[in-house]
Amino acid sequence: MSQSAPDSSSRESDFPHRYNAAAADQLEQRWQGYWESNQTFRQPNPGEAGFDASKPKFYCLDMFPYPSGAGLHVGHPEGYTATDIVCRYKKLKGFNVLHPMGWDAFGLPAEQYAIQTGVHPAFTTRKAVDNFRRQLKRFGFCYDWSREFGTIDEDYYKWTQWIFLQVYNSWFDEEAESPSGLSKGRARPISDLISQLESGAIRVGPSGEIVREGLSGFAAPLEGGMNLGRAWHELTQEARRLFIDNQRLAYLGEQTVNWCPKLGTVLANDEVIDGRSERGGYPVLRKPLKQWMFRITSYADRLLEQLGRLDWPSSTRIQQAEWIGKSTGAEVDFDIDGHSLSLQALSELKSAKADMPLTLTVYTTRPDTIFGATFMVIAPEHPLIDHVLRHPSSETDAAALGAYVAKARNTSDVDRMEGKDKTGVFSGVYAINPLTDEKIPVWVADYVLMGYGTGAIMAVPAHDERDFEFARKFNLPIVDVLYPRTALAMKYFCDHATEAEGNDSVWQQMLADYLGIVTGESPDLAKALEVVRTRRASSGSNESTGHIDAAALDAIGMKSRGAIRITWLEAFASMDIATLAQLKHIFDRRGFQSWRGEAGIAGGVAVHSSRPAKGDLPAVSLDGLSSDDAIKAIIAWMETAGVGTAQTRFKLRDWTFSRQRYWGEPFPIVFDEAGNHYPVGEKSLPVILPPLNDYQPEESDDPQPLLAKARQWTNITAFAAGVDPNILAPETPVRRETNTMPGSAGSSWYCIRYCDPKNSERLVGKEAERYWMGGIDKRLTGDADGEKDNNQLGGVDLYIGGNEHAVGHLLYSRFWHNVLFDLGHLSTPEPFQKLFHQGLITSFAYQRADKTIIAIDEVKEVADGKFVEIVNNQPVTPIVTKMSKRYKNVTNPDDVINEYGADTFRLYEMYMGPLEATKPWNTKDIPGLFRFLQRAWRVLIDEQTGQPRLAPQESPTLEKTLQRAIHKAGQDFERLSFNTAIASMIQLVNEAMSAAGEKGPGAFSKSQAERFCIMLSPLAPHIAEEIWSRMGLTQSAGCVSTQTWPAVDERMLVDDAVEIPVQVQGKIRARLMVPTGAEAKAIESMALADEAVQKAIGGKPVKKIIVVPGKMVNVVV
RNA sequence: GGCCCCGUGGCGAAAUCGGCAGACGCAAGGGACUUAAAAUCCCUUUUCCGGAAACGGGAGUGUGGGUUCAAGUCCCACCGGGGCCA
Repeated sequence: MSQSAPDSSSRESDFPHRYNAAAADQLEQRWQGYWESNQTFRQPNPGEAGFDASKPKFYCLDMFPYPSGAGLHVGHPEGYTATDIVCRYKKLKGFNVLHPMGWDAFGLPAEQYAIQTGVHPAFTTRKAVDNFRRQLKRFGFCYDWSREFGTIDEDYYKWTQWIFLQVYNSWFDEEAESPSGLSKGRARPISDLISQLESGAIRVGPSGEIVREGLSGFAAPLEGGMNLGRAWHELTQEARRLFIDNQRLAYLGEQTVNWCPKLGTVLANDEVIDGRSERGGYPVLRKPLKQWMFRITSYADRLLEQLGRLDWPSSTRIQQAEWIGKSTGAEVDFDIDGHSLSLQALSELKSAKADMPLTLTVYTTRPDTIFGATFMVIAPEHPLIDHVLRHPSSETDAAALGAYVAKARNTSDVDRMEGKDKTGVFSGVYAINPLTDEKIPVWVADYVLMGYGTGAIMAVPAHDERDFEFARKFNLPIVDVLYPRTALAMKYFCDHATEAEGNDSVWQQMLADYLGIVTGESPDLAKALEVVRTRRASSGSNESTGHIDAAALDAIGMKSRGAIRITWLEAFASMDIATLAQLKHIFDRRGFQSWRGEAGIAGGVAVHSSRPAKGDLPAVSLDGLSSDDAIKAIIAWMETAGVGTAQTRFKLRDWTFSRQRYWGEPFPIVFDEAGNHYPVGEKSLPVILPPLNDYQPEESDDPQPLLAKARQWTNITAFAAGVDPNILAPETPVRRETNTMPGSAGSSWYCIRYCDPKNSERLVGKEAERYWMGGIDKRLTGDADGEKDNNQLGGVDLYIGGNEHAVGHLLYSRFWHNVLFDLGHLSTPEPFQKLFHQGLITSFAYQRADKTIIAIDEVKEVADGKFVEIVNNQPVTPIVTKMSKRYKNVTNPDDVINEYGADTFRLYEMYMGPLEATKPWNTKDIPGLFRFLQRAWRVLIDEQTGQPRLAPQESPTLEKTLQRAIHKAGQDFERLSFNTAIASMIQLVNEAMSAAGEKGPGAFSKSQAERFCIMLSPLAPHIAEEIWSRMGLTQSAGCVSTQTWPAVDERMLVDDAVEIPVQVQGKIRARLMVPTGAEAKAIESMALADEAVQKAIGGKPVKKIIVVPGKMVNVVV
């Protein structure tokens, strides 16, 4: 940094007590030492000495950082300063404040470093943590450091493992009521399931599902002699194990991973380019791997429902809701046309089990469009294809089909979805559309995925973009079944125009008028046509007026606004349709979408969607219905006809929890030789991550996590691992799980641990957890808390962090919290009641003419605002972009603190703009805040003597400004609007400075100075402490951080009279001084008496006068 | 590609519930103090027109529409920038 502090060259000897960089540095470190040695911000828990139960609580949490080797960047302290200000403010307001900090310390960079250097990741990480801690302390943040921990601490990850075991030992009981009383379904211990199985209340269904006795749907005897599932005692040991394992909330699932044998590691999708590793270019294999999964899908509905009760940014709630992706639709069976199968295929299919009936089942969210389903598409992996390939029918091109399927199987899902050009092969098989009874072809295409839904779709090309493209490419029929209002009107006009109206010279004018009316106010189609006819009859011309005749519209009670037909005429011109007959033909063959060349997905009402009664089946017609109504109607019909049922689905997938990495929490799980898994007993936790001799991955064709290199650790006995001898004999040789948990494991529950971080008995003390999280659990609170706002789910009172965690961390935390709540370990279902995202801090850089970005040190300013590249003098333009090492526009907080002090840094970041906004770092702006602190200092401290400057008498005008500033600051702190709070304090100090002058007694009285210090202390705590102490108050009353926020006299906030503007026709013509609280009538007559107002009215009749008391007057003439 | 957010002076911004657009800071220009500089203080600073000036008048919150007595704020469309997800 080349710039020096503004007063570095001043004669320090003249002002030995000036607030400058050196003074700031010295006093800041002194106060940081004071807070630490006095434990000013240590917050005792309920039951501990010094805890004041009479105070309300405030739990404020920052998203804890990953301690990277590079240290803090300026983005970190943005959110941290915000929470610090709020916490200091809340403390002054008399709250017990929980404000902790810690480290999200497992992570890939340290592991990568270990692979390169052999240094244990723990060593690297601890060093980085020490640096982060030092940097954070230098900001003067009021964290309760006694609660600090890292996710890599053994006594922390012991409980991470414990939580895993809780989830592992649980199942989701759909029928149980949740303890919040808000929804159905909750996690329960596996032992509950076993006792219900043993008692016979639950039986095991044919495909391993839970069957409950006495529940409708299962009570009726099923066909084929199936009973109500098998009883527990009828099952073999192996079948029982299988059943239980399939019910667990943590289960082993198979996932395909990108395994690179040469690198000995699993790669993320974006690390694989064309089947080779991005790093090194080695071959990558797609291998199935057994991984631990969390059944988060069981909680999908609940996570969605409770989202609405959280005080979160709406964008984040929307993102989570979309991620959960609840959709309601229908599962529909399409019969396969037996005649299109070869005889062998048919008999093979018939003899196959019930899981391969002669139907194709599809899931659709738009069953209302089924009349437009003109073909079907199945995934290349669909089981039907095997049969067809073995026994091709006359229409099957078996060679092409086989080749296509083989190719698709070797392409990843991502590539298949991205493939722009649609590919596919006709299978030779037909299905029957159950609504139209038409034979429709079944195609195979890779844009349908087997893993998603049923692996088969009904294609509605007129109303789905991908289906449309596919139909276009392979020349399949496209049939409209949905029209927006305009298309509907066009069709109506085609059908109802008289011969004269259909005349080549008239119809476009006429239709344009018609559409204008129809789309403008959405009246009845027939009525609108009448209006057009009336209008034309009266005007008797073809002239385009641009607007629909207002009188004609008034006649039927409609407004003319927005009814512009020029737009429509232009549209027709580009349509390339000469005659109305041509247009009519398009509609008659149901080909509007096809002719438009685009799928109609915007919605509208159903058309061409009806069928008559046939046999036992009633008739059904969707024509004219909106999508919502049409969906209800068609599902009702399908259920009657037995071809489909209503279905709710979620986009949310189960959470893959295994990582093939070393630097993470080990799973408390072992496997026997048969591959069955067993939990490590709680007493043997934590399962400690063993050190390795070296961290080089081993080359192998089998996916092998790095941790498997710890052979002695991995291969042990059940006894040594701590497995319950009742489950597994102690001497049984077992192998430990060598995958580790992902980074999101530790961060999914850290907010809980802070309540009671040293607890060795439980993951958190019950009382501490309930106090800080604001428990709502009825099991704990009883009915006594019935008055509590039951819209609140409890949790952290304020959680601030970046929005990049909107769906990952924030969803996973909610899931764990809900499970632990269900199991009775926590008192709230949700972890974070209020969430806030701080904005990104960007920086300036320069762009060349070709849009490439150039580092800031390769640019010089040649004139004001003109910049050129140094090497070639080419002009470059300043732009705002992310901070990046490449552009050399990264700011290191340490440098700024050295130059101005932490107080200035804090103020600057908070003054940049709204907390949530993205805003550019501008070094030039920092001195403004430094100067503000200097003025605040100078108005209160004599720069020669260092003694306080206090006015013997209190100035009433300054008192008013002070109280208003206190009021404004308090309000602004509550709503996290720090920039405006600072502005009001600057105003106050400027006013005081003008009043005080440079010498002599100051402007503030002692009481005013005290209140000013308290008000300033959340923002700039060090300087506030220093001034406070120079007034001799620290000794007598304790430091400023422990004071009480000053009270505000409401009467000081209102003036006796206010100046309000008087508008005539919305333009300001005069200003009036009116007494506060004056009656509207009085203000009105004052306004009308005003000369300028009368002049503006100019004798015209006054229609209406709007008076907003205390704000303004508007005269309408 | 989908979703979300944001476009206000030379710059960062303010306007909290639809009611005086530009608070506050930066930068710039002018002045005071000073041998000089720094620091500090004072003044000007959205723009156009008229005026010597005081002042008066018009326009103005990305663009085009709409709702309203009144729109930076609400609605629709478009343009531009950014973020997140894929």
